[in-house]
Amino acid sequence: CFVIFTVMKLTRKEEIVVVAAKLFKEKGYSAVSMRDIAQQMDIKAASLYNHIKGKQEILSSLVLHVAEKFTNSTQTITSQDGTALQRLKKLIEVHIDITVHHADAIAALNNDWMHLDGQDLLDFIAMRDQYEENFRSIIKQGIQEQQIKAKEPEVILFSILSTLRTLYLWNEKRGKLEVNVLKKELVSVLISGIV
Amino acid sequence: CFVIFTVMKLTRKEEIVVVAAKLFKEKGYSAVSMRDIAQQMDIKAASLYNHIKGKQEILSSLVLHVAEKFTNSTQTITSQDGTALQRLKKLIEVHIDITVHHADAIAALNNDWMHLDGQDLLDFIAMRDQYEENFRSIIKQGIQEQQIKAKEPEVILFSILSTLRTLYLWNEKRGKLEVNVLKKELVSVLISGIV
DNA sequence: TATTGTAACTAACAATCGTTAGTTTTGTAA
DNA sequence: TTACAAAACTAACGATTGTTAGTTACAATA
Repeated sequence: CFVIFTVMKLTRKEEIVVVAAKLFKEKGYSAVSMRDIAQQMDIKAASLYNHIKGKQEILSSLVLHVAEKFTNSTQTITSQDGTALQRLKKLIEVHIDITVHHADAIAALNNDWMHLDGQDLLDFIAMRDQYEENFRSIIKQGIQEQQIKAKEPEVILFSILSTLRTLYLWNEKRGKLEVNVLKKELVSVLISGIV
Repeated sequence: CFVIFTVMKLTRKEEIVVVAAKLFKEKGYSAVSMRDIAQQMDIKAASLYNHIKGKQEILSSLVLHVAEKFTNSTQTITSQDGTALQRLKKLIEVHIDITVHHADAIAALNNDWMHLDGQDLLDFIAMRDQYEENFRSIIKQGIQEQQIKAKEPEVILFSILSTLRTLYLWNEKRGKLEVNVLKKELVSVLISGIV
């Protein structure tokens, strides 16, 4: 992304999705009406339909797009060289990167995915499962290589994923803490513990 | 609670809250209608109002009750004797205990607290802040006592709280894993890390 | 200038929302 | 058996929901 250097010209549809994401993050998908979204864009609700098919399309654009990012990243890293521990660290760092750049979309991914319907819902669940399975296999491999303690793999998986998935909430408070510092500290805490 | 030994006789209101909690967990507060709750209890929506004032009361009963539990527990432990690290471990264990026994209510506490209104919302935020502050002070104390690494305290706080707050989701999958084993493993992972 | 496509608008639709009023059923105590 | 209270019911209310139809304002192009 060249976001830093050039302010991207968003299509009207993308504008709607961005605005909706912010509202979804605050109140959840179900509590945000099309009129809420329209008001935030200074237009009437009916006008939204010149650009999108419906409310569901906003949600699926939002969620599936970032879900693909996660799944593709983990897929790439999982099939790379290096020790399991190195790949686990890389996985965490990439997750932080994506989160910092898509905080609002991740809120919807975490909290509103169940309101997807039909094929979108099935696609999401498939991606989510694959994502988790990639994480799980790296952890198990790390245990086998004796780089990771022989704890219950599911507990390790759960602990790391929970932290990463909730990161979008803390990203606001992050404030002064720079991304690279956050990466370093968080990797250290998750891998080496706090004592 | 004597739940294990005697099946508590719930009031009709408590039944409603329990049923609603399960639905809120699946779809979120806003997406669950009074008619949904009624149907799940095999009565009509209007009949609910013989026992509760309205939908808001269900939410606040659910959320404030368990929020008090958390805040009281952390308050008690924070003001106990022992090293900071011992109290931190105790804090984690108590959190796990509450979560295992109130998984559905915690879902609402995590995801639907913003739909509280008026004084209920203010009360919740006050309890939440106090809860976090108790956690924070123990961590800072641990760093001062040099039992905890001198990492960014907010990162440590965030990492532990994220894991504990999301535990309600994994409690289902926990399956065979016994509570005491979970406690031991999770404390170990959160405190000592995984390498 | 005439045409065309984009994107806004007004007005309204059927469905569903939380909730209320008034009535009937049901179980228990006198 | 009668009396009463608890808890269910039917019916409906005004408000809000996502969405559609038809129309208008405006800018770029031919």
